[in-house]
Amino acid sequence: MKELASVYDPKSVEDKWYQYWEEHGLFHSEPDGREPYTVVIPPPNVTGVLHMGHMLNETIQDILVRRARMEGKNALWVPGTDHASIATEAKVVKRLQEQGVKKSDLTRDEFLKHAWDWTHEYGGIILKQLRKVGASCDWSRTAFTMDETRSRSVMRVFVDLYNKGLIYRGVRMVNWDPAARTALSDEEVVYQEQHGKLYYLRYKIVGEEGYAVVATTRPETIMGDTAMCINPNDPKNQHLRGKRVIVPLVGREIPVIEDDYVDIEFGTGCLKVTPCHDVNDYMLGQKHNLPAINIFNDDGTLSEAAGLYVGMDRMAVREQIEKDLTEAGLMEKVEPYTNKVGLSERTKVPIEPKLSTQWFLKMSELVKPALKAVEDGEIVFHPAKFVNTYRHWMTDTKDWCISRQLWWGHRIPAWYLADGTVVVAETAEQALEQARRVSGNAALTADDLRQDDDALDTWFSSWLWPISLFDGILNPDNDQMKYYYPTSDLVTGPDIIFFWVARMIIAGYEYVGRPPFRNVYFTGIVRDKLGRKMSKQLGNSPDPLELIDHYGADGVRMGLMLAAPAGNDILYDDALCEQGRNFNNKIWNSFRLVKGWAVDDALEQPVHCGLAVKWFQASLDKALAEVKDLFSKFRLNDALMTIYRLFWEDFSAWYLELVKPAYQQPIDRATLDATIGFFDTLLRLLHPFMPFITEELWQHIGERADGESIMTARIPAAGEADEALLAAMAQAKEIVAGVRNVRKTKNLPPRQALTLQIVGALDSPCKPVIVKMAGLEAIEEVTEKAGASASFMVGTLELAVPLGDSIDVEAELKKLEADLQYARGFLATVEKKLGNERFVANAPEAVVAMERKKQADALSKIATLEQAIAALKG
RNA sequence: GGGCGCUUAGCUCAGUCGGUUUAGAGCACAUGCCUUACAAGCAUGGGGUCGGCAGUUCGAGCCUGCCAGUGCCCACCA
Repeated sequence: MKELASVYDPKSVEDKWYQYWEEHGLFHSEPDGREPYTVVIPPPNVTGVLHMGHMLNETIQDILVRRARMEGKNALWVPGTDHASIATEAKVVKRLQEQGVKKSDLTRDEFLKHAWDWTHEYGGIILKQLRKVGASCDWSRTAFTMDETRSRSVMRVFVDLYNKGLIYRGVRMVNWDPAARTALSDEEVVYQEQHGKLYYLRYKIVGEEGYAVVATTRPETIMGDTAMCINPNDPKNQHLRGKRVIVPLVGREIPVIEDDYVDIEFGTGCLKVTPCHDVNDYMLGQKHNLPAINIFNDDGTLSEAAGLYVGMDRMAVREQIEKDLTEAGLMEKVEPYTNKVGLSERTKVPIEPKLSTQWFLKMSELVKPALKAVEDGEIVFHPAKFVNTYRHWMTDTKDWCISRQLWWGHRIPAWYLADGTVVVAETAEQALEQARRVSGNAALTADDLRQDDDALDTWFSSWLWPISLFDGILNPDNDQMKYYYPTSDLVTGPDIIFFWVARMIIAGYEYVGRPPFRNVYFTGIVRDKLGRKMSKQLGNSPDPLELIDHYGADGVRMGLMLAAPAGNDILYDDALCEQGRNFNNKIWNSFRLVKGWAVDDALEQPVHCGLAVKWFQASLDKALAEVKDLFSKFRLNDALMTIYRLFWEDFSAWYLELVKPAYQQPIDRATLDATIGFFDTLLRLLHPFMPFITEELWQHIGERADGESIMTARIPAAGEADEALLAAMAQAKEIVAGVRNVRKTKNLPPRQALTLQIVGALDSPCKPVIVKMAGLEAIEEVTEKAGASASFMVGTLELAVPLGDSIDVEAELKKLEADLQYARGFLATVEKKLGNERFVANAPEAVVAMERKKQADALSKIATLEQAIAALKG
């Protein structure tokens, strides 16, 4: 094999191996006798492009899926995309606008054609990008929330819930997005603190001098006022009881009503009531039978009903009316005021409460089994703190507004007859049939039915995702469903815990009677290193594909994972990817080293090599067990760090350095075989995190058949680790570090062979390790060390490196005295404990014995140090 | 306004049932090394009293209370 470059080049291998995996069908899964392991992707928006959040999320899913596969499970990761009703429609509208086309100029079908074109044009992009990340999705199963199976599933569920009386149509105050011109669910409204003004407006009291003053943040709504409200218990406003007042500028007379809803302390205690444009005012209007005047058009401009400012935007009206009121002397004062304004999650414009006819899903009963499942631990959240958030939302769930005044999405399967009769059915044909039956008019034709214009909330299809992906709505008992459902783990962000996670759980219990998944792993948000959320405006959001280009997919995956405990936000810094890239390079070079060894079958295995092999096997066994445990707890970053240190410290810095033959010398067969075996296992452990480099090297270290892959190799089970050997080696490492420290502080050349004196005896199998790694000529066990030497302690053991005349007595004394001081301080803390009668009486025996051992060790250490100091001085 | 979480080294985080050191890791830092796998490297080293106060206990980073700071979720105060 030709000389390998000293730097790993990800570009030369990544695409090659991804293609290999795909061509050999290694991502594909079909039900069989093995234990299933299933993950469904949180479907990204069909028109989306990969961002750092995806990068993190998909990496985690891939790690879980690859690990499960290598544990011998039948692992399946189902990919797909979401039609993202409102987001996609907004994009299409915007693009059409750029081409000079208004949505309102198009028919529904014309608009949908544009939307589908857009979907086909951009729909595959993010799925292609996932391949660059290394995602091991079963692409043959790629689904779309608006493909046929998923659409029919949505229709089936809608009709079913309607027939159960859980879906109803009604007039309610809803959140209206004037930019998208659609209703939104409560979850799609985000509240944001905004610095605004509080306006004090004068309402002339009818029949007397003077004004009643109302404080409001929305003076532009006065045209919709139909009452003023005071609290009947408000002493300062008693004089207004039973009066009528005149709406400023408008000149209309309205009554003063009384309700204890009004907060006496706020503003003047007078509230203007605008039943059409505020939820509370709507409630008051209902209660007191007030007329309602809707002064807004759907796009947030003032309607004819307003009478004034007709056609102007609500925000412009607010500015204008402030001026007009002031000029008319009807503005008492204006104060700066900070309040929370509800914004559309999608378009970011302020929500307008609006009375309208919408479709709703009753939640109160559906929620119950879903809440119980999480509380009882049938579904486990990682980290557990999100159970609280979940419980809170699930215990007071309002009905879900599921209709949207959009075209891109699942059209609501409700049809209306001219007389207002509603029929709900899965298809137009069934609707017609039903309409004939209901009306008793067999002559009805499709033209007599008008389908509801609205589309369903996007989440009304994604809440079925784990079921509908396996066709479990339409064919509940099919083989795929039986095998893959419930899925194993869901990986998603906590920001969609209500939008999606909670609703999937609800659907799981309602439609399958079982949970949709067993574990939910909540990722954190990727932020920049200053802790700011990544955003296009700040320009602090790197493009994952550029990072992959720069550091390699494995490097970026590793960098993100190092910093990402479940549920913690991650502060992204390029340095993380650098660390990942450097680790790739380390692995690469370790491979180059081993690959370069020539074997000599006639060679006996040297003692230190046999020892090294046994010791590393013990380290590996320990790490295998630890990693397994960490995976079971979803502590992936800790698992990665464990493997990282195993590879870099134990394997590269100690094991390889130990067994490495001298320059151009051959290695014995036993050690070489063991080393390659270790390398193989290490690659398997690393593969879920770094799929590309591990495949590349794994293919090199053995003869592989075509189609064979590390992907389907097994991660070995941990054997019993030899703890005694691990302890002996830990001590040996400390001794070696001590000698190296002497070399460094005494400026001794690295190659100068030294003698190490051990005062007393060292009972350890690792002496050959010490000799080799510390660069020793010999180890001597002596009763008294040579006078001129640099000494140090490991535990209670005193060691010394004789240095002849070059010893700096002053410096040596200083060091020994520092050690002595530390030992005495330590002894003091131990003796304080042991001197405490109650400690000796109450603490468990083992703890007391431990303290006594510490005491004895400290005393022995102090004695040794004192002698050493005396000897130096003497 | 209500609820939940967090605060341990310069940074990001571990720290299990309160009991093995005077608290660990990675990164960063300092110093010395171009030592034939790797300078994207090797070796060595410095660095925190665990947000503050009080309490429980033989013993507290860990349990309790109060305070401070910080983050998130929920909520109709105009």
